[in-house]
Amino acid sequence: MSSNTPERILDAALGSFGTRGYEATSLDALAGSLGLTKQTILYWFPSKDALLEAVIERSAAELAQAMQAALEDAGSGFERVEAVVRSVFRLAARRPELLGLVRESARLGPPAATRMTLALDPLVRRASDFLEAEMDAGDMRRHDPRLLLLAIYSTVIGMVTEVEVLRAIGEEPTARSLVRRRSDVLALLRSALLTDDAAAALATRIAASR
Amino acid sequence: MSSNTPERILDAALGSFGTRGYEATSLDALAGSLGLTKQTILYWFPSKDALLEAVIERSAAELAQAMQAALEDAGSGFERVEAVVRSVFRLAARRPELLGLVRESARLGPPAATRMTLALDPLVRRASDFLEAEMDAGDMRRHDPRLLLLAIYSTVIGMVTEVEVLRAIGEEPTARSLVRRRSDVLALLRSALLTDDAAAALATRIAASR
DNA sequence: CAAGTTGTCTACCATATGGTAGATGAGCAG
DNA sequence: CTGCTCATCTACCATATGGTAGACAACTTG
Repeated sequence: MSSNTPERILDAALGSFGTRGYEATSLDALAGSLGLTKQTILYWFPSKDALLEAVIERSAAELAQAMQAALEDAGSGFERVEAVVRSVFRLAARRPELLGLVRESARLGPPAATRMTLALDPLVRRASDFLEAEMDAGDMRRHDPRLLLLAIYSTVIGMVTEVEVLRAIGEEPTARSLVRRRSDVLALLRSALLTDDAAAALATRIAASR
Repeated sequence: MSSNTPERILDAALGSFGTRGYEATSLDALAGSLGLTKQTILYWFPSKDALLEAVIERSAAELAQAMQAALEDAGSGFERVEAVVRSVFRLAARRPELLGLVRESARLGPPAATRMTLALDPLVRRASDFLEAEMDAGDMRRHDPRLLLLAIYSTVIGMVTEVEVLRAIGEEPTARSLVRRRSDVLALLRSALLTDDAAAALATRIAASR
């Protein structure tokens, strides 16, 4: 735990922005939760907007790094999709605020959204290229790779952050449920993405590795 | 156009809540856009919360009715999924605020979320039962029907409301793009949901109907 | 020790917000 | 005409909010 003040402020702001939302977070409340006064926050970050900006910057970097790390020792083909999805679900368990902030940034629109998307753009390009290559190789069903990416993004982020919808379908947002949601998403993506040939190949590869 | 005041207020509130968000909408601004004063709004709706409540209630009813209507003359099996998805995309084109409000309600949490989900609960149950029956009949791949529903919800709502993410992947949110997104989602859902047998059967059925 | 520098606080301020109280005028009933 | 209801408005109010100005104490540095 960093006892460094600006870092603590960023942590608390991430938590509140990512769960309660930006507008619903007041500097006074934020400072109160840290045992500080609002003016100390404004000493480190010149305005509320600037604070949001800093939170987004730091969070995007952490996100990008987490995904990058997950891809380091991932296999090839669908296993790479699986690695990314698993890392997102790991984040959902350990740092839910981070994914909450992604949604919140998208909701707030520019300039917050622009900042977040700019920081994640390398990942997006990489993912899009990867999907396209897989399709060219005939391992994945053909789709517009960018729209496919949006669909995957929506599904995964939704499965992970839509707490109220979860409740609406009668599923409590527990850790156990999260694991179930993960395997369900993976199964779904597998059948959605893979061509029949590639699916069969994946199955035999998994069977062999036991 | 209803020149009836409370109705006009509900319309404007739906528009602003569904696009800008609840907190970001002030009664003064809302009234201004209607050529009224805030006090007139508070005459018809005792508080801002009550206004949100009324907006949700009316919108949920309209949503439910639209889906219901789409299902009236829908076929069976996957064609029913298709009918629902098409009706959602039609709403996205004609009444985007409505879908924005669904997201916003989920984001706001109880009691707004509860109100929305309660109103849509019959549809949820019906959809869940339908999916389960299809699985039992061997026409759809086996999944937890409720989680599957959440996945479909997330994907479709995301494809339709995530304007900023759309921009991030380099796709402008035009009407033409919406049509492409719709066919992409449908193709994706078809391969994700249908068993190979059912997919083949659907293909021949479509070919025959030409 | 003297002179900054740094981090935090107290004291304000202007503005915006949701909400209340009461005046005003149009239309309708007797 | 009189009195009443309905719809809207003007005038406020209390509170919360983001932000500014400046005091003050603890460190650092010459």
